[in-house]
Amino acid sequence: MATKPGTTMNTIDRFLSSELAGEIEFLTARTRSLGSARANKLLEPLDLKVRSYSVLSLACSGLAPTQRELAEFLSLDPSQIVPLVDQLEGRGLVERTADPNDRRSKVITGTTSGEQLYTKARKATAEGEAVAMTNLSKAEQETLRDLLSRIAFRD
Amino acid sequence: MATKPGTTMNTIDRFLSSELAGEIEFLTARTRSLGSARANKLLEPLDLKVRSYSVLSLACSGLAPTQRELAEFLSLDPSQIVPLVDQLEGRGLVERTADPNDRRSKVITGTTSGEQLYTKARKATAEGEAVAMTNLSKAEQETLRDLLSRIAFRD
DNA sequence: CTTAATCGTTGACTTTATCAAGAGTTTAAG
DNA sequence: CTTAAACTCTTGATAAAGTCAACGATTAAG
Repeated sequence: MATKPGTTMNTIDRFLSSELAGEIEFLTARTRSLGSARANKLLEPLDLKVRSYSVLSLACSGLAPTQRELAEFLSLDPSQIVPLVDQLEGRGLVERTADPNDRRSKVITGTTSGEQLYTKARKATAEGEAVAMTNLSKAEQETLRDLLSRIAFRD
Repeated sequence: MATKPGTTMNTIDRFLSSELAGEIEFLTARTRSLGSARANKLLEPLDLKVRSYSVLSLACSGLAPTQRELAEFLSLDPSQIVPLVDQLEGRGLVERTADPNDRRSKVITGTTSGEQLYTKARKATAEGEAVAMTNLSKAEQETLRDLLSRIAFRD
């Protein structure tokens, strides 16, 4: 009963019963692959990708992240933050300022135009999220957010 | 009230209140980044990575996937499947057989030793998943699985 | 039979990831 | 105070992953 002859079955349905399809690891990988592809398309008109958007978002959060903190929170290597900030700084969207308490660190803050762009970009990613979650009720969406953050930020 | 002076706050907690931390896109990205790093470590003794493991898993599923189907289900480009199967085939874990119905396609099936290795590998990924989900109850884990698959495989 | 489409494969190219080392700064030990 | 160790950003090298066009073999459509 592996395949029903005469029935046209698409690829995804064919493998929904596989053991892999039940693994959280795989489900998150596929979810984020589809999601970031969609988000990247929506951010393209703003000349942003999910990566640069994430940095811009934290830079505009008012939390004054250092590059080290950006790396840790975004699960990136510190050396990957450098070109990301370089690019945003080159466009006048963020600024590097030496942390007065610790001059080794550089605090990244959004400029006025950075915040303006972030406002638009946030709408784009919100739209992408809405598209992704069309199959879930509002309550389910909040449940998902809660469960995911308890995994992503578990002690 | 951005920072409480005198209090030592770790990086993650500092940014939990950020708008980004509430985005599903970001939460799935971070979850899968941490998860695949952990899974890769657990699979390393078996000379597998999450990628090769996923291919091996579907090859051993009894569903007889073609390379095209592997690519679609795993959200990869067909050209990325080639070296993955090459490597597994070179280790005698899977076989390429021409699809009798359509000789353009090649069906990937696990060999006996492939299935033996998959059994061990599956235990490793199950352990990784268990570690990731320590903060969630069994019921919550099933809820998460359901919600994620409805996003990952939405029509 | 001819044309168009599909599958696996190759190759070129860009992006992302990983890791070591260096310059400047801060912290801790003596 | 001074010296050594630890930390932050940066650079550079290298590997891995992602993207895309094109080709031979095969199948489907007209």
